[in-house]
Amino acid sequence: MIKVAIAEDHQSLVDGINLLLKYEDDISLIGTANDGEELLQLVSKKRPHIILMDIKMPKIDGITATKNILSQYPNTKVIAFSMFDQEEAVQQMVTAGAKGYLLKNSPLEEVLTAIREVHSGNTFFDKSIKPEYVTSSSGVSTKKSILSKSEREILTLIGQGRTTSEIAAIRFTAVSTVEKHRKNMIRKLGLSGKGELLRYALEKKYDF
Amino acid sequence: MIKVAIAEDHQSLVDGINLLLKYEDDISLIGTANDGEELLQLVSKKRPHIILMDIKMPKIDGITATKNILSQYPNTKVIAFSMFDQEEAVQQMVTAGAKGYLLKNSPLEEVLTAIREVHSGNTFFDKSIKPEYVTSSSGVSTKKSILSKSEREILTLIGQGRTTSEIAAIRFTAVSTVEKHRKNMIRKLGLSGKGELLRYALEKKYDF
DNA sequence: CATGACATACCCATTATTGGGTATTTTATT
DNA sequence: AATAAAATACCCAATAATGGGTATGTCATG
Repeated sequence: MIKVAIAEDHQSLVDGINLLLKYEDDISLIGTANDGEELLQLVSKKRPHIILMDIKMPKIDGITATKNILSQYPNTKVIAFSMFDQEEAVQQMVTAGAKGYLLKNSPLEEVLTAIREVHSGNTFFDKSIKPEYVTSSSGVSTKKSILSKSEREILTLIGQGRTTSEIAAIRFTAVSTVEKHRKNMIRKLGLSGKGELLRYALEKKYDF
Repeated sequence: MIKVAIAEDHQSLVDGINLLLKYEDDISLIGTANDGEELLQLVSKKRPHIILMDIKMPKIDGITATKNILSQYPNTKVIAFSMFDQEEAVQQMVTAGAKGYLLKNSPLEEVLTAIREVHSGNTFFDKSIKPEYVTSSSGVSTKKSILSKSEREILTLIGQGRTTSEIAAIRFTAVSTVEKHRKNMIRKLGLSGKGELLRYALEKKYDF
């Protein structure tokens, strides 16, 4: 019997998956959580074999939750369940230790296949996930992003609508430094001007 | 027998609802669509009584689709099914003619209640929808937003990361005009500076 | 038809941001 | 320890945006 837990903030979807799993007799849904915090408690109480993990969740996001859980219970298998197929999202979940990645656009039956595949030691990624996104061979961080740490940090703040001076204040650095990072990013990414950088930041942000 | 159609880009959720409706014998799911265009075709072929309508969908968003459908088939009843409980989203759907509004965070059983209530001529709004959001008494536009038409248009573009000069080009107006509208919005809304205006635009945007 | 709200467009001085540099210090990686 | 990469911070001239005006034509409503 495969013990499964679901972490997903949309209760309607949880209920749908519940209806699906109810009729499978090798799979038992041992609990559900609507946010990351609930999930951590659920896991330590019920020790599921498999966790279906949404990325965007209140309180603790799916990536952080995955890291936490796997550091305590390394045998747990996490399957990401997300609406985003962006490279960053896939990569970060895989780096965090996820063994599979499902998309909400795909048919629900895929959940069954994924649970069984992952439980038997394999991985399972939705067909529309480009294989090159899954670089990190389950655990070790491999691919370095084009952007540096500070640059990514600033990009995130840009995506939140912060101005250069606000960012400088938040990071306790000079305005000129933030400007420098902006300019470097614009060059690195082949963009032209703040408009494109902002749109890039907004796209990349698969808001947790 | 209540004929129901679903428009929702997350197939997994559609499948879940399907599992739920399968066992209700007064309700029959006559078709599903993953985007607004599919939905329009589906409606003209199958003439559902009730449509469960996601707001955020590819090609044609739920608000536009609702308006289109109701102008052709005024007896159709639309129930919004969204992850957003923001005032604007509710208001626009109600103005477009929706008879109910469900949230994806709520239990799936609510879908059954909503379908039956709306089919019998009532309205159905999720408990967490503040009643004051549902001003427009099903059809007539009541509440005037603080912002004018051009201002809302420009705010949307700002939320997409467009710069003032890009917006001027898109709207075929002078840069100074767009600047004027920006300044007026900043004043009207009691904001200070472009950063706050951008964040306001990003918040308001429950991205279709 | 007058009034008010809106959209359009400009003026001005000030500030923010760009795009091009250079330079110094920290932090990895060899 | 040597090198490379990243982060810090500044210079400059040019452009974009702000915050404060004024002005004109349109459109709707009373």
